[in-house]
Amino acid sequence: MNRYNFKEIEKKWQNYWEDNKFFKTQKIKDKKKFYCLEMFPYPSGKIHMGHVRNYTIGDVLARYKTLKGFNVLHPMGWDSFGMPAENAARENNLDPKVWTNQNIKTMKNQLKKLGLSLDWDREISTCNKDYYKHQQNFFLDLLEKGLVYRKENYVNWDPVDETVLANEQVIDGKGWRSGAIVERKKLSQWFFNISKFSQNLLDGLEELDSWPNKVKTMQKNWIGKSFGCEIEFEIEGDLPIKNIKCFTTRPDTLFGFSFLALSIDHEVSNFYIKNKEFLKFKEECSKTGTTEEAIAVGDKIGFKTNLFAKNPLNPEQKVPVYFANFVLMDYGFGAVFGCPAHDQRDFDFAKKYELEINTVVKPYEENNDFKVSKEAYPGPGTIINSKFLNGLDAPENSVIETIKILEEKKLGKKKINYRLKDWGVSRQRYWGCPIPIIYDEKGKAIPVPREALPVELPENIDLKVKGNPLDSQKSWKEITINGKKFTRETDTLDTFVCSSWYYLRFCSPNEKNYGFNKEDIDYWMPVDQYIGGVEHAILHLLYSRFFMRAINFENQDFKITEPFQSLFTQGMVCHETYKDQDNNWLSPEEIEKIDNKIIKKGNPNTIVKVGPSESMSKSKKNVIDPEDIINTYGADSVRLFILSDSPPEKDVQWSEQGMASSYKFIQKLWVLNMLILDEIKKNHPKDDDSEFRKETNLFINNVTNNLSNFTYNKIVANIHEIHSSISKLLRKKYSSKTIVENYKKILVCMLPVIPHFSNECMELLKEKSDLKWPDVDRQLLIEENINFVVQINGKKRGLIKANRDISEKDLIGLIKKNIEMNKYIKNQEFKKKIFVPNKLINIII
RNA sequence: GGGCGAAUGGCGGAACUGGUAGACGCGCACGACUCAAAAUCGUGUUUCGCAAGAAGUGAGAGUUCGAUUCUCUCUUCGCCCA
Repeated sequence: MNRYNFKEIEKKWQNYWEDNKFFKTQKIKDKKKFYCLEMFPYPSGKIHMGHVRNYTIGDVLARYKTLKGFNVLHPMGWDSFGMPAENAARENNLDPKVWTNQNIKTMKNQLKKLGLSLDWDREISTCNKDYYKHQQNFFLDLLEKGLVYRKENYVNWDPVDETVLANEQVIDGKGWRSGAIVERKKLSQWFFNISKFSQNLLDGLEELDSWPNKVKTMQKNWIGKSFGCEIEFEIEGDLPIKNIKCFTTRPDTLFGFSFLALSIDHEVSNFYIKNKEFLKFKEECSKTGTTEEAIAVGDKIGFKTNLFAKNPLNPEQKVPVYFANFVLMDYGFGAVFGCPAHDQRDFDFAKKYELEINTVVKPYEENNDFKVSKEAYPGPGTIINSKFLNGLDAPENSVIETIKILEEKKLGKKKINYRLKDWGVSRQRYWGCPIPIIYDEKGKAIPVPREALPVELPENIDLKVKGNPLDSQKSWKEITINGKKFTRETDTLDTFVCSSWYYLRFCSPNEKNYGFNKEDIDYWMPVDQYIGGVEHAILHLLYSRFFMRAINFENQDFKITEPFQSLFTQGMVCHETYKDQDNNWLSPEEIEKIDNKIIKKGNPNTIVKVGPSESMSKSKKNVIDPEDIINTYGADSVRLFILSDSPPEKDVQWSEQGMASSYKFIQKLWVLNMLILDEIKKNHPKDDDSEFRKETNLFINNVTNNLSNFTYNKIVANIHEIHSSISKLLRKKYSSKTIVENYKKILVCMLPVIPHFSNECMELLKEKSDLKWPDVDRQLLIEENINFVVQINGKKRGLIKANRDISEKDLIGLIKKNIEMNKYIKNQEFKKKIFVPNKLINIII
């Protein structure tokens, strides 16, 4: 018997699909659509196991929905702008475009080898001018709608490389490449006004029933709505400042007020720009970095001004005003009032500068003389030492009451604050979408006329220059229109902009005039199922949700606001890690196992330390190359394995043995297939096919349920089960009609997971055409004979077979007749009986 | 520090709405085939016990006839935010 030759057969079907444009999608208005989308990859060079998992999961769904009769859109593209291309190009003296397109070619071939049901005619690449042209157009749309603006903002500046660094490029306060201490620098940048939609984005989460709660919670926290109060503090001192505005969520602790803290970027700092000590302090602050985390972890330091702030509820009280490193200009008004007793940051600060610590909230179980001493008490309780606020429940009642009082006295007003900041989209990089803006000689920003789009990225530029390569590209940067000189905006757009509308482009990939065609959007959108890594839970998904709202803003182009109907976040692919004696990472190829000992290949005396299974990464050398694996075992085996070991939303551990066993299992299925073909030829006469039909029906039911629950790991188990039960059934010799009828259904159910294999078997069965997902026969699922669980005093004592719908009385009769079980009962009286029809009986003695 | 989630054999993991714990796979053991090995096939595999039986889902309590599932407290781990 021939072994299953995956190399030949997989190639055969992949060619068949490609030649016949088998997965080409068309808009068919009277057919129900299903838009299945996986997050498109960054073309980094080769596909990795994470891609294999992501795209296999999506492919199983897409193929299933097609078999269910949906008109399925299942596209793929490339998130092809971004820093890695620029870095790789600089290192290898290449053009980023060349590098990127090479990678795309390689990866596309690799994806094809996986046998994915993708419509490659809709392929898009974001670095292509046919794509970014529309993005520039959208930018101008948003600019017209007032959703884009320019403002000064701080960035991480590397003084050696003269470049702006992303937060993740700052490691311990130093530039990742140069090692120079990163500075804070103010630059004029473009922003998308995402915060305008804060409440709307928050409300929209309520509709997203098919999103993981985890992701919704993360977005909710990111938007960070807080309810509080805006308070105006009266200021006294030697500067012409009358008052300072603060935002606080805890106005009820105003009687615990002991200092006012300002961000170093607060407008008051303008009075100190010549003060040497202040400048020194500012420099000190810049060392702690700009992230919220760095500030929280770092030392709390302050700079005392000569100003004093009056407590609005207690005007006799005047407290010092400080600049402090832990106050962010982005939050509220860049000013907070310090209440050390009930906020740990304020407490640390007060201790350091020996400020008063006045307790104004006591825990419920404490007395009125409760005093905060070792650490702040931020918890709930009763207000004390606060005159007219005393006795209120904190924080719920006390906050509302205090705001009411402040509003009455015109000292403050209720305010809702969001943590979500506007989206800074300017990047000082070459390899991105150019921002379609030019500046006149006075520096006034002017939109590039629409007919002049796209603003194309110049080619053949020198990447080795310091700073932004576009900035030094004079021939591109400087232009003359009607004799007037202009300069181009040299910043490019954040690549998150490219990925926040690509799902729309897939609906109309060839539309020339605009990013999409409204009719296509109305038909295909929203994405019915979006699948990707949880690492994009916040930014990418939030930006996409914003983008839909932004392009729909004021014109209501389409009916829907949420781009992704359902979201599925898959887990990572992990592998054991290995290190040698000197703690150098070893790759799986560098080790071998001999006599239960793991050694370095060819060195029997070495010891290899086996570390925990961690997500595959080049730095830990625990990566497995999908292409090698596909070449060795075939796409179907890989698909089967990547789905088999863990539920898709959890991390999966790559195991060589598991992979090999999936391969062997395909061979076993092939052996069974050959056996089946033989049996069909024999065409045994057999009338009673009920058992065969029942097994098949159960399998269809299980697979269908597991498909809709995303428990794809259990589908693999189902396939193992059906393999084993069919193998046993065949000993009973069935007619060819019975075998063909049932086996055909089984093959269709296996098709989403192992498409090449199933199609090949189907063809051998001469049943290639008319593939339809089989229906479940509900009647057939009902068992006539049931194994009742018999419990005595809640303890399982055995099983007893009885007819369906047997009465409690009859069942007890059966138990009494059964010697094994009757010994537990004897002639004792029953205190109680619990009877669950068709399931169980519990007898209490 | 806060939020969310998880914990089940040697391992990955099953168990639908509270009703047979350990499906399926890996590993392991034994057997068949073989001069032998690999491959393949078969059988077994939660623990203790020869057995009858008992214990058992991170720990402890609770609700219940019955808890992996529900409630509370704790421990550990993971993720996100700080």
